[in-house]
Amino acid sequence: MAKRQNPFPRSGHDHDRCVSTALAAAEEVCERSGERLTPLRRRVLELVWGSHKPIGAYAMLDQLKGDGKSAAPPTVYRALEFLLGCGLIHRIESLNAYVGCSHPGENHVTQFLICKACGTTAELDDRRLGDAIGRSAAEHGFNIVSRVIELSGTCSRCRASQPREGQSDKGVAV
Amino acid sequence: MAKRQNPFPRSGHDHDRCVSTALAAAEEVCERSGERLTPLRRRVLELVWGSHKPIGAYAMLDQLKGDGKSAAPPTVYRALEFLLGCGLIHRIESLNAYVGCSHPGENHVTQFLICKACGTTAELDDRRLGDAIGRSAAEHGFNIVSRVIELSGTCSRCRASQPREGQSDKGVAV
DNA sequence: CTCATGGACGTTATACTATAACGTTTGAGG
DNA sequence: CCTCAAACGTTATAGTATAACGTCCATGAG
Ligand SMILES: [Zn+2]
Ligand SMILES: [Zn+2]
Ligand SMILES: [Zn+2]
Ligand SMILES: [Zn+2]
Repeated sequence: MAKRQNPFPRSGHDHDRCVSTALAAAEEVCERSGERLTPLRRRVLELVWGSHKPIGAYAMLDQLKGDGKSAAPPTVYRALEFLLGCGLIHRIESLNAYVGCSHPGENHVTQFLICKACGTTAELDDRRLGDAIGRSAAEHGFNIVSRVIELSGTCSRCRASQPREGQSDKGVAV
Repeated sequence: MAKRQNPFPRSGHDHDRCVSTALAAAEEVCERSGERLTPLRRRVLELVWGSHKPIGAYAMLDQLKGDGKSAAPPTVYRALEFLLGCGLIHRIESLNAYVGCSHPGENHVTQFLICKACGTTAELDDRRLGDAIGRSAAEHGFNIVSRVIELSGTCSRCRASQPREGQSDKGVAV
């Protein structure tokens, strides 16, 4: 039962580095698979990586419009579909929002920890947990094809700073 | 590791009994908590229990309209909110749909198995699994408030009848 | 080089899901 | 009876996602 490293980003971390790492990984993933990471797709991936809070499609759309280019819902949804297909982003079902994948290119089953206070969402890839879930389903004769595991609550940082009740910039970037 | 009973309903089961059991349990839950299970709320609960497939709010709305009564979205959404609050139904986030709770009145953490072939959704209440998830989150300093665990795939019945690929009446009742 | 092909994207319209806001009814308790 | 709050009716609107069709352009076969 090895102690895992905290999947939440630290408060003062160099987020530009998160973004550039994600973009570089995306280039490589697409390179390998022969897919085209067009400027638009790359831009949408940047927007998803704008923070560690899941972001809604229409919020991205507003930012795209701000770029001076024209943009309509299909613009962003098509890019999102592509990025989801490449495993470069994940969709958070309980928020109707999207977040960058922390382990692009790696085969992984994912669980999300979503802080209701600060909105930050961390991606776990707890194999033991994934196995336990698979085993439980298999015991009932069920063959899992896809999983949605989204745990909402409060991260350690928010609990430390607000021992009782939380508010502030909560939730999805709008 | 006791063998659990299959949470999926059998194909020829007496579903009227599912419905009447659910309604009786609802009466009791509301009785106990002093809430009012009005005719409308009761009707919506019946509609949710129309099958073991999650059903969308607007599908219920159509059925309500068919009753001869007038009905608008808030009609059904208010009833759903009430039933969710009472723990009589669950929302399936990945389908934007609702399904009856198999264990109303009991304190439980829930996992859903959603058959992509037949649409039937089963509710697990695997305490071991729930504990494992709680432990994993706790290891990362995360305090879980609510959980969304939705596993999509194929149930044993559908796998038996369609060894390769599935279609038919798949998915949410529309 | 030319043209057929298919992918990416622009554009418009529409479907689907959910809530805000306000007025009316209803029923329990005083 | 009267009052009050909950439940409900009604209209409008917000928020999320996709259908359908046309254009552009890179690629590669001929
Ligand atoms: Zn970062
Ligand atoms: Zn937090
Ligand atoms: Zn049944
Ligand atoms: Zn099935």
